[in-house]
Amino acid sequence: MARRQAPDTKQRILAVAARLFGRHGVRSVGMQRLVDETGLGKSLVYREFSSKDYLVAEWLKETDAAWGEYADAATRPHEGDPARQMLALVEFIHDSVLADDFYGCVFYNTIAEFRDEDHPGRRAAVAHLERVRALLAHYGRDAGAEDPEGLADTLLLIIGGLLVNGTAFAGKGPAEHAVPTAAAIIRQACPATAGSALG
Amino acid sequence: MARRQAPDTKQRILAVAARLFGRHGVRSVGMQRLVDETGLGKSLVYREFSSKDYLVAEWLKETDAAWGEYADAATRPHEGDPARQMLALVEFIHDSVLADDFYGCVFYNTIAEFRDEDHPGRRAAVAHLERVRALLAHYGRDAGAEDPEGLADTLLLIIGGLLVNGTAFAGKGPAEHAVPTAAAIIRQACPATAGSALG
DNA sequence: GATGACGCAGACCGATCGGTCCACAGCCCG
DNA sequence: CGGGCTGTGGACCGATCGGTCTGCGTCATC
Repeated sequence: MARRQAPDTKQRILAVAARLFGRHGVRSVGMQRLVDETGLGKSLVYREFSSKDYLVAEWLKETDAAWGEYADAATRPHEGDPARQMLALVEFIHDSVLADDFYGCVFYNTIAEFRDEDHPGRRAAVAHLERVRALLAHYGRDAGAEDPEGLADTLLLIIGGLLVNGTAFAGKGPAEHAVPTAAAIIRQACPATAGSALG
Repeated sequence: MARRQAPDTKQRILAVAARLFGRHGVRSVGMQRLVDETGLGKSLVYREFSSKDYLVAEWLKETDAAWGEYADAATRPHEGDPARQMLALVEFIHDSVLADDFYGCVFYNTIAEFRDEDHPGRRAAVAHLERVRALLAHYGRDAGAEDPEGLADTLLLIIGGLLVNGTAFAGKGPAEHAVPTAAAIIRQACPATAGSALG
């Protein structure tokens, strides 16, 4: 062994962390189990990440980055129609809720698991939510909403409800109403959505 | 000591559990700490509750019962106006989010902490959500909604979003839009709400 | 007052927690 | 080819986990 350092070590650890933390939650996965599933040694994990808390934070930051790319891909087809792009975000989240590897939103889950405001993981989770809010407000502004911030907040309400009820009810029930409800809200908030294909 | 059994033992334990689990989450509170704060011995706690998991479940069942009473009190003033009663439920939840001892909805939080479908605590939490859904659907039916189940699901969407974003954003932002949004949804779903005082 | 039964506080259990450290394996350089 | 150096897996650490069990203190009874 000891090949000279493997450059993808950090990514490997993050991939295992994503799978285990996402499926079982952070607190119920011990570092020993995580280390075992990477096939690496503990010392290596602790050299890449100073503590479990910071591993959680980096996992969430990476997930946030990946989310940004998916969100980009989901909204790109509707370039130039910001009202439709907002709805595309909700649709994209709805799709992820229906995926069979969905075990709850990692950001909301982490906030539920770590109550200390200063926890690095919780901070990263809150930062993600603020990013989503800013993105929605941006689209809302472009769509000519009278109150883009308020529209973003209202859509975040829907999105949060979609994610947490999606877990509790296994995708049935409340989750099914998220997209239509969001469409109605967007339609009502943006005076000039006549040209938008909001369904 | 050993007075001959104190009859309020169970309630005392549940009160401590409610405070600690509600504030810090279940997994981060050890039984030792809980026992210490009751002032009782461990054996007594384990005689009243067979395990931590079942203590969690009973705590949630009791919280569900208390919630039912609060909900009753919140809706009673609007007896005979079911549309307004639905909104009163949302208002009541919104108020609880703003309370300074709000640290997130214990039901959604517990679902986030325990992923195993068979966990007694998770079961109790899901049962509570289903109860809320049924209550909303009941009011929706009385209010003459065309699709009371769908209306209940949509309102649960709002309520879930209100609760989880209330935690993440400390009551600011999304939470502020829950009541108006719910009012609009109720108004639109119930054809004959002309007589209701939905604000 | 002595005695038996009961109820309970807390010592104790093995397992596991997050985190540290050591001993060895493989590489590079002389 | 040998000696140091580096990177690493896994043994190990004290603390704490959920849960058990025992020894003592306090009653009711005679």
